[in-house]
Amino acid sequence: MPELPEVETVRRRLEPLVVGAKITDVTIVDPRLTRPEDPMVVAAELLGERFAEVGRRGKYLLLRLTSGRTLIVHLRMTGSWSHSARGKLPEDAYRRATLRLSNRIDLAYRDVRRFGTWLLLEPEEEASYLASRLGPEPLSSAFSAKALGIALAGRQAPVKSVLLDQRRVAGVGNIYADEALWRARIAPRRAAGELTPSEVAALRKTVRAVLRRGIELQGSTLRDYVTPDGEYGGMQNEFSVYGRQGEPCPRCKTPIERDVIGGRGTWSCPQCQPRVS
DNA sequence: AGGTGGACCCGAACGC
DNA sequence: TGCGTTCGGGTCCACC
Repeated sequence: MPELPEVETVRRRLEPLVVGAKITDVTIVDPRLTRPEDPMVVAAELLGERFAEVGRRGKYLLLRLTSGRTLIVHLRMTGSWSHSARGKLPEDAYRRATLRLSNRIDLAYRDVRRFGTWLLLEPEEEASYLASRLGPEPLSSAFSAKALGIALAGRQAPVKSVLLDQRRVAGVGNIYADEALWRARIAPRRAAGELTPSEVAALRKTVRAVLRRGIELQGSTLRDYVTPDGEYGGMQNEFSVYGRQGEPCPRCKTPIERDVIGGRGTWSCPQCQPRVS
């Protein structure tokens, strides 16, 4: 599932492929992709645009164009990119869009479950679109212990649910939330507002650490996620708790428990992550 | 207003 | 073997 480290990996690989290239042909075959916009209209708008840079905010991929517009791509669960020399893309029943570039690269966008979205925004629209949806970037200096403390303060919701709320912290998803909470020795169901200052500081540190490690390993591949070069991530081999129900906690050997919090599968160690502080 | 749960989507895993 | 059912996950939205 693409979370911040996966999207950052995609960004890093896509950028050198596309920057400076012009879009010479666009095919969008899934009407859902650009909803509520007509895919034909979006395709026509993209035609002739040139890529200026590839950015990222939270889990959003920002394909910035020299006109000042931005194609904001969200991969959701199963979106991915691939590329090949012109005309060499393999058959793929799940391809939803193709961009032909002036540098003779064909870019393919694949999405099995069709939850992913493409949104083409005018220059003046981008900042407010992102600002209304996203809190601080967890790997930036804005994500201080104080900032996290403010995000969690006064909230009765489970700390895990608050971590998953993109308006509080951008980019953390189900996997990295569980891993960060385990590393910080905080039970996912604890009320967010009741963490002590030292727990908040620890959580800030572990959120950053798991995301950085995820980027180093090019993300986690559980099923659909691959880099634009078709490579798998490696972070799934280092999960301490995610998906490991019944297996021994890497720290204390107590069996990992599975739980459902806010409708999400949640894995934690009942020994290392006590329900009360 | 904060919190929760369903909808969206579809392949995989599971149950019989 | 073959079928039907359940599950999951990010975000949005309706509802409490």
